[in-house]
Amino acid sequence: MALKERIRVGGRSARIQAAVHDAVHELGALTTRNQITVPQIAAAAGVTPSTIYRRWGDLPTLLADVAVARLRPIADPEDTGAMASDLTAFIEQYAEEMSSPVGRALIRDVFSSDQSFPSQCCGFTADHLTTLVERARARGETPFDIDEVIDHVVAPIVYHILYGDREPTPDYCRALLARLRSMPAT
Amino acid sequence: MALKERIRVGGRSARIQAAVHDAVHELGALTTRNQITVPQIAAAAGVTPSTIYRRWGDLPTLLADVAVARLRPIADPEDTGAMASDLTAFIEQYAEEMSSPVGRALIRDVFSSDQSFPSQCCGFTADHLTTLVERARARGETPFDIDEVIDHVVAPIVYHILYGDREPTPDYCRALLARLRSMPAT
DNA sequence: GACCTTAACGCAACATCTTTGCGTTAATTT
DNA sequence: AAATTAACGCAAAGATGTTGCGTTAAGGTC
Repeated sequence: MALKERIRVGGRSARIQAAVHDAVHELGALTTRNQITVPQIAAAAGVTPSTIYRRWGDLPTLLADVAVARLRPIADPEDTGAMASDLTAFIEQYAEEMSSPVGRALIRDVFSSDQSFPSQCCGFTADHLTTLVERARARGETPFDIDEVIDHVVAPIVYHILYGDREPTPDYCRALLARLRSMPAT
Repeated sequence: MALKERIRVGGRSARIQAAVHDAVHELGALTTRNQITVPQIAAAAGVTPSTIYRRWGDLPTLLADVAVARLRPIADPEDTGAMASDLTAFIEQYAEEMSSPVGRALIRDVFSSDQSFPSQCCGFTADHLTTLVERARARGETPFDIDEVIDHVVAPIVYHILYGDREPTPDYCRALLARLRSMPAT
């Protein structure tokens, strides 16, 4: 069941959505494992389970919705004055956030629903990188290639987080960026 | 609940595992969406639901177990006579298999359980690449760097499959490999 | 601002799935 | 061959998921 388009944005609907999101947030912090249940969330949010089922369909979709909301950027990446440092700062922060226990849980939630949530998150990253590129252009710098950064910096970081075979340390991030800069110009 | 170590490997245990795996396989082919249930699988396998719950714990873990079994390589990658073509063939086949509807479903299943299944699959890929490297060494060729291939060829492919923002076409795979070869030697 | 329309919610009954105790079967050990 | 015990089936109990229907409140109309 697809997440419905919310026609009514004000008042009760928004209040309940906020309450449910908050409840998931709290319970998610408590239970290390994903043993959260819809009835639990409903109780914590002061809402009937049927409300959650009708609105989100099932637990994975609800968790994915909450995860996307948390992953949705609230501010542009920091402006450090130069493109190289902007990109480094963004990537290191990205790796740190995503590899944290909370970040891993959010990623898992995003992928656990058979909806289009993953592509949304993909868009968030692309948007941020676009911001950095535009900022670089405004400064007169030659911007990096967004697809290149996604393929050869973001993708390896995400891969190792997902497969859990390696930690995306700041050193590792910087090595990926250094490798990118050493590439022959296209 | 962790997947139990199977102390008893013969007879009934193995027979039931095979029956359940087959049932998941059949039902998975039928239902496009992941609306498979444990009772369904149990009925198709001629087994009681409680057997499945006791042995696998929950549906995601069972699906992940089946997925890993299907992703487990049954044969070494094809020997084409030279390292470059070996690697190209392996990567293109990998991309094709993983990006197919079945492949995407398997990947999702692997990640949907909070177990160590992902790292196993990661190992399968690494093993295959190791085989190619050893084969290259035996031929007297200078082998590629496995981590490099994982980070800059496999990872981008997996990333785009997961996020669904781009198709890993053969052309795209070859471009990734070409980019790798154009890298300055480390 | 009072009235109408309708999306969204709560309640409750029902259906389905999950868990668990206990007796039985069969694989492994001695 | 007998003893031991892991794994299974059955069935009851518990928890979760679904749905019809009346009620509440948001958005629109006059």
